[in-house]
Amino acid sequence: MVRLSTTSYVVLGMVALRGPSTPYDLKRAVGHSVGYFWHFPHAQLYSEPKRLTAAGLLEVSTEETGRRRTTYSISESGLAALRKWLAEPTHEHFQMRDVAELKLFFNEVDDSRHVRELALEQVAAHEKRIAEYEDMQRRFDQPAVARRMITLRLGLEMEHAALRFWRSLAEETED
Amino acid sequence: MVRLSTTSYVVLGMVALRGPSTPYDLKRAVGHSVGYFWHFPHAQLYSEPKRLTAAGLLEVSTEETGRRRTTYSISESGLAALRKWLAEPTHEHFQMRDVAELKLFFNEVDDSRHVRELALEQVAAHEKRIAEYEDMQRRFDQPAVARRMITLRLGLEMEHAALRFWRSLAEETED
DNA sequence: GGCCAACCGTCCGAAACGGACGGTCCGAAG
DNA sequence: CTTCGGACCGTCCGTTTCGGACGGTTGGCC
Repeated sequence: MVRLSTTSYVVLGMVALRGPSTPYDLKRAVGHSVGYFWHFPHAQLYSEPKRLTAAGLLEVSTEETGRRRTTYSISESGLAALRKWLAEPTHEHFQMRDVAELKLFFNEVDDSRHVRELALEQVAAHEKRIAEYEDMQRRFDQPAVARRMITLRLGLEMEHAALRFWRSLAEETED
Repeated sequence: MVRLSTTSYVVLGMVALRGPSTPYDLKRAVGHSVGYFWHFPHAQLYSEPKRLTAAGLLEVSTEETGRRRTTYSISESGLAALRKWLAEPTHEHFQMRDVAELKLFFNEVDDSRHVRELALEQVAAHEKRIAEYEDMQRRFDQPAVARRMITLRLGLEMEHAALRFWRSLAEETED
């Protein structure tokens, strides 16, 4: 049995949600959904399905004509593996990767003026992201996708938390 | 000139903050500071300083006796590089990596009972993390490290946001 | 002197990363 | 009818990251 990484489950999950998909489909779908909270280089959306197919978790079908795209669909055992993972307890705490936070942490080394600039940039960035999220919420206000929109609420909470923080930092560093 | 990654700046910044350090020192220091918001495999704390030394950004000195540990300190040009980075605008948005969020996103595939379990686990995890952070705040309530404690406030904000979300989700999925 | 726990460092295979590259299809403009 | 550009689609490859296994050292305590 192959070792399944989180990467694998993202692919599995995506195919399960969307139905049969080509890597390119997945790429776009990831881009405006799961990609917001789990970074995913596109090249893996071509290689990972191959591994999963070899493991019997995905099934492949190739177009007869034209571009001969390959479409993947989830197999019984793929669905089973996915569900097993979903049911398992989750031990890992989330990981952040925030360059701004890093720079803030090392701020002692430098002029505090830059902290203010950093804070202002971050305020702008998070406001922008919040606007995007709210726009998505509006556009997908349909019962069909309601369940997968829950995640957006978490995203929004996080964004607002960050925004609050950087805003207050910007205020505190006012001259 | 070598290409500097964020990894490089973490090492540079750490040495700048702590003064001369061995990789092992860095490992422990990272473990209870920057490691909370930027994951860092220890092996890199041995290899990266080597690269940085080759680039002239760190300086090395080796113990004469006993274990012959190597201690790195930051050079003038290292400090300059670090400050340059700190002053640069930050374009990237933070990245999250949250398995729980992924599972939530794919929840449609599965029984909603598992969503509740997930939420409860997450509530516990975030409460624990918050307690850790608050403990750190209490222990390091000294002017000497005040500036680098700011980051904790952001961490706490994020944790509380997540906690709020998972708590409300747990309530909503109550039977 | 022996033993254990913390200390310290290396190595290596497997993923992940990301960006350059190259081809294909289709509609619109000339 | 031809050309052209933009979206579409996929591969490749060198570099970094990852993480965990492994192994040696040191000092204090029994």
